[in-house]
Amino acid sequence: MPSKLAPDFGLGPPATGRRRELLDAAADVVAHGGLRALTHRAVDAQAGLPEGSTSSSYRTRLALLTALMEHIAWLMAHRIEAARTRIADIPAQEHEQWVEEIVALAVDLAKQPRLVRVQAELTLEAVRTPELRLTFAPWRGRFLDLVGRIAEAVTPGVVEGRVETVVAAFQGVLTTSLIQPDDERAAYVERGTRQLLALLEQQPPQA
Amino acid sequence: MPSKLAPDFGLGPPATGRRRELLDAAADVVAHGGLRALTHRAVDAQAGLPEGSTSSSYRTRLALLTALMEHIAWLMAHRIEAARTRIADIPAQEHEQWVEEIVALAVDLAKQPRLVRVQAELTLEAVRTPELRLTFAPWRGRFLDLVGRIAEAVTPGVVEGRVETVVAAFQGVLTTSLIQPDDERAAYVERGTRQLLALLEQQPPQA
DNA sequence: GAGAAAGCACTACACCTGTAGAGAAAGAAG
DNA sequence: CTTCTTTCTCTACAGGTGTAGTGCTTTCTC
Repeated sequence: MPSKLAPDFGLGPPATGRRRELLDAAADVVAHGGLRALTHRAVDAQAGLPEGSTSSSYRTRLALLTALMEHIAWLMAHRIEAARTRIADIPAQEHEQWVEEIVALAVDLAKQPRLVRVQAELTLEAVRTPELRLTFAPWRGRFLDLVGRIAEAVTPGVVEGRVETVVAAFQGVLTTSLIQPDDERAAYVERGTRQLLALLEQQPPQA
Repeated sequence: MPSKLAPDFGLGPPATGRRRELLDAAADVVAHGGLRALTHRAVDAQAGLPEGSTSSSYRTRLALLTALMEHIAWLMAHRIEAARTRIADIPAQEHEQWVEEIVALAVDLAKQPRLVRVQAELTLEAVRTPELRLTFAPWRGRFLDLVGRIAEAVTPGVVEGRVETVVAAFQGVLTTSLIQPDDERAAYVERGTRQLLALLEQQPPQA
């Protein structure tokens, strides 16, 4: 029983203790220097642990990479799940409030550029590393589901790919927000998110 | 006079000859293995040239990186500029056709996943490397301008950040398209692009 | 054709990286 | 306390990597 509060995101239990320490350090390393800088020894140094510590817990680089992705996915899934829970308590008629929840989630994420950076970096890496894609799939699924539920309430009816587009677009807004000045990032993301959510109000073209 | 056909994108002249060869190889390397794989010797090997060739033209890694970004920016700017030219010939009333041009541009890009990948990778790198950001700025400016012009024609009036959101979102759709199967990518991007362009039809909220 | 300039191929070298293994330390089980 | 097991630390090593230097070609310029 690794943690009593942690719900199961289809991701396995979160890392604890020494491993958690290492993965947090690894995230810092990536946020700072990109995936290129992610080496066993760099993580050791960032964590302030003796050389070999990372190599000992995660023998190969792929193992480290996979664990890091799980860690990040878990951190994000945690936030998404919280939003889902809050939304579940709001009756369907008041879907304006649902939108506010999504916006709050977006702004929350925008305030964690470190997380966003690492996530973007790992997502790109996942394009070519199937093991990583498997790890991100459940997280992505949750997010799609969350947005999909809201879409259905706001404008019932199937618009092909509507939800996928909004989620992909949201990724783009989050990533682009990284090049905004620190003090404008949250506002930038909030504005973008509101505009994107308007897409959910689109009626099915002709049906 | 490096090239008689190349317009000036504020990016300097495109690479030719040996350098062009090297940069094309570098793009392949990055598309294949990510920025992590971008080393002088990997480019030599990909280009089928003797070791030292890349190191000779681009002494430091940053030099290589900057040149690659210019190269990619040039390739993309080329396409964007072509679309801008075509759009300039269409009268403003027929802005449905403008939209079609943008969609065609998007689909064209989607069919070059190699280019998209490298661009995404470099964009992320640019977040932390100011030299690179300078190179991408003009390209991004052109794109913003292109979309902005269309926005103005479709729905006059200022909607704060409307164009930035669409461009950022488009980036997201393009990047996400990389994890789509090859034969669905173009359709995915086309659908997403059409949906995003609908954002340009939004009226200013209350004005 | 002689000389200069530029580009090119090759080599050298200090440092970094991934991975493995061997022993020390710490804790659990008997 | 003894033994077993797990985790941690440290070291080793076979490559890979960034960068600089050094002559060799080729290509202009006069």
